[in-house]
Amino acid sequence: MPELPEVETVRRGLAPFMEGAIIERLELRRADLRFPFPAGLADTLEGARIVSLGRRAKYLLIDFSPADAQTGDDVLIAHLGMSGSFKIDEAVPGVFHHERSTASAHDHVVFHLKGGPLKGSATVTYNDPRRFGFMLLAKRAELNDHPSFVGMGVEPVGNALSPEILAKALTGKRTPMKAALLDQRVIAGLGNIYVCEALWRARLSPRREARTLVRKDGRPTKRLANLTGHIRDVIGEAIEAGGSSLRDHRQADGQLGYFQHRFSAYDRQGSACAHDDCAGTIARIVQSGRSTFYCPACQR
DNA sequence: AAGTGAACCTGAAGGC
DNA sequence: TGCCTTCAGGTTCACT
Repeated sequence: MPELPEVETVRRGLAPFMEGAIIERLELRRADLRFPFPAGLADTLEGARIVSLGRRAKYLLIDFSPADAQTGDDVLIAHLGMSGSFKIDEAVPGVFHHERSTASAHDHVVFHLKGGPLKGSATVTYNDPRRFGFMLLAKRAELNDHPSFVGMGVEPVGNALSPEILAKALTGKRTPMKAALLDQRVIAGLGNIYVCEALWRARLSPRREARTLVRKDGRPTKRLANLTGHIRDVIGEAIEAGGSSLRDHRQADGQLGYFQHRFSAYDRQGSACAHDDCAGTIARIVQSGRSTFYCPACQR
């Protein structure tokens, strides 16, 4: 499912149920996802209290303190791959609760929760048909040195992203802008949808060599500064909208995100370019094996 | 070194 | 209906 806005939506959906709760039992229904589960994962998490839910790029970070505080400061790193999702089922005592969601053959991990914000108990189930997702364990203090995060670029939300940072990352790069923005070492969290959308908004061709947006003195061009703003905007708007729901993907509480209704380029090949002053048509091309959607008339 | 393509895996959709 | 091909929001590894 997820690019950064979708993972952030998952984080916000899960946090009210998980933060402060105790993991009574961790149910692993198979031995692996993309990678084998870490040895002793269930033992480490069972009895632990979840302190907070965080996010880095497209990674969900579940921070907890085990009942045995000596071994504390563990973090569960979860990545949703292409098709991962979480769902919540809450059981409140004395309240008739129908509609416990149906089980699926692709429900691979179930967190059985109690306490904290929960009046009764809850389960949080991780479902992932393609199993490109994975879960890893790390120590909180070593998180920045973890292989998943070493060399990772800035977040596109907040103050970290600036035209100067982007200029530095793109200097000398002959790679197309599409590939450059998908590179998590440049900006961490963008994926196929939001790269297409940001380039469309900035009227920049996904085929343009990245280095052409950097001046000879290493300073960002105006167009690069403009792109920076559009990246921040499109990511912010998508988070506000609860992410994009493709192929019936849902937020953790079962609601659909709705940013997909605001796509201007992604998956819109053949339709008219939505820029007022452009008569072009959105095209689909393939770049490094993935679909790119853009308007050849106005994106230069 | 940098850039491209294949691999990982399942399901949905479209063509015939 | 069924069979086949293509494609899907990501990451990583093995090649030029």
